[in-house]
Formats: sequence, structure tokens, C-alpha cells
Amino acid sequence: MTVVSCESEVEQALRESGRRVTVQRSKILAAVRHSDGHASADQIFERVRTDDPHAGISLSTVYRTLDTLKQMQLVSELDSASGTATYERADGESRHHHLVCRQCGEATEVELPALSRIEAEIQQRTGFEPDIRHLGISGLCAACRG
Amino acid sequence: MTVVSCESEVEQALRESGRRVTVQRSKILAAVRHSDGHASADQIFERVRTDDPHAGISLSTVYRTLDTLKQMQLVSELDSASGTATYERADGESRHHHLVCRQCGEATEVELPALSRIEAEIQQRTGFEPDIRHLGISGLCAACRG
DNA sequence: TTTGCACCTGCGAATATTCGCAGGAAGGTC
DNA sequence: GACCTTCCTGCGAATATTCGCAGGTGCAAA
Repeated sequence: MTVVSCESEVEQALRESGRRVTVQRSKILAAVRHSDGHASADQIFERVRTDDPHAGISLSTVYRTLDTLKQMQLVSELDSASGTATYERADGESRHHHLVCRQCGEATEVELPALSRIEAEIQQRTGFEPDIRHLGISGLCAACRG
Repeated sequence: MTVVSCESEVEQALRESGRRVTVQRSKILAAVRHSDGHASADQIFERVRTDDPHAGISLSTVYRTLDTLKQMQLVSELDSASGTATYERADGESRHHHLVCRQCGEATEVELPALSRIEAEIQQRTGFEPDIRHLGISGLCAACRG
């Protein structure tokens, strides 16, 4: 029996972009994968430590890895109004957006296919390549409008 | 000769929303008004102290006031990638959006009138009242695309 | 397998931002 | 003008996040 080194797509993507696959990154990745929905950097950190108490991973590295993954568009960051950023997996296909209430900070998701057109418009007009797969739209939620 | 108490629109808006017009808020407001473009909380703080060295205003109050004004949609906050948020005046009419490069953090402005339609769509479908007057769109700027 | 270089990491310190609390003040009411 | 209620502020502490540096480690080439 041989050990099958099943390399995840993410690790492959890391390598392809000239980055390195390190023990720390793999563990952080696993933690992000297992936390469903939004998780803060600190929650991810705790999960890593829970999964493997001997993993000497620092919070700095968690922040740095999340930042790297954000640049690679593999996770997206959501600034909640509560002063703590949360992160979630961003699979290539999924396109949902966040409606963040400026009053209560609550975030809900919506699909907005119409944004694709705007995406194209921006790129044509400015040369900027927008990533409108995960947008944070602020406003007032139905509850807070009262 | 009488002193004409020329109350600014902002102060009127504060009062109308049940908030109070305080010395600190007025001074912070003036500082925001005089700083053209984007300014960080700290820069606004420094400007207040420069304008009036005797104004005993704390940084906390600057943050709190900016947050209040943000909720009133009188200023908008822009999270630059550099880890420091900047603020700018948001006059009722102006509608411009920010293209924030995920690589270099550079932010440029664009007009996107087409977003109004999407705004209406969101409100109809979800009851959420979006404020799409100032949106932060992340992506890759022309320079970083190479 | 060894080597070498660039990239990564941990740590601690620096920054950025929020919070809790006790005292101060704005604005309505009498 | 005096009073009262509620909101606001300053301060210091707690949190959240970034940075700089010295050492560790992928990984590719020899």
C-alpha cells in the first residue's frame, strides 16, 4: 500500500503562482475548509490549534496566509461592522454578494448576475480587472429600516 | 450687529436624527471638510489638533464620530489594503466608486451609473436598502496585470 | 542527495481600532 | 435659569492587525 499524496487544488494553485506549500499553510487551509461560513482569523487560529495542539503556528502566519489566499482569490474577506474581519472560502464558480447592514452589522447573501455586465464595463473603460464575485454592499437591512 | 449662527447642514442632520451637536463633533467635521480626498482617522485627529492646539479631543472620539457620520452616510470609509482605513466626505449627490487593487492597494475612482438599476433590484428582491453610492470593488489594476 | 537562494515563519513590538466606565454636557421642560 | 435625562467624551485597557528581523525550510538545479 502506497501513500497517495492527494494534492489539493489550492496547493497546486499555490505552486503555480510561485508560492510554496508549507506545513503551516496546509493546516490553515484545512481549518478554513472545515469551518463552514464565515470565520475570523482568530477562530481559524484556534481551530488549527485544536486540530493539532502541537502545531506551532502563530497568529501572524494565519493573517499572512489569509492575505495570500485573498490575493489568490481563494478566500474572500468580509469586513463586518463589528471590528473583526471574517473570511470564507471562495470557490472559483460561486458568485454571491454580501449585504452588510450599516446599523446592526448583519450580513446576508444575494446573487446578482446583473453585475457581470458592469464588470465588463469597468474593464473596458479603465483597464482595471474587477473581481465582482464577492462584493460587500452596505445599506440598511429590512429589520433596521423599521 | 448680531452673530449669525450659520448652522451647517451636517449639524442640522445630526439634530434631526436625535444626535447632539458637540464641540468635538463640529471640530472633527471641520477637519474632514478641509481635508480633500481621503484621510485616515489619525490624519483627521492631527488636523484637529493643528487647527486648535487647545482642543482636548481624543482619538477615540474621532473614530466614534467618523463612525456616526458613516452611519448617517455623510462620510464613507474606504478600507485600503495597507491596513489603515481612510474616510472622505460623502455629499448626498456624488456617486463614485472605488476600484481597489488587491495587489498594490491603489484606489481609483469611477462613475458607474448602471449600478442604480441593481440597487433597485436588490431592494425589490430582499427588502434591504442598499447604499450603492460608494462601493469598494476589488480587483487588479492595469499596472499590476502587467 | 547536496546545495543555494528566495520565500516563509515565529516572535515580539508597533499600529490600528474598539470598548467600558465614570464624569461632563446638550437640549428639552418647567 | 435650574433641572433632568440621555447622550457624549476622555482615558486607559483590551483587541485586532501589521511589521521587521533573524533564523528555518521548500524546491529546483546540479
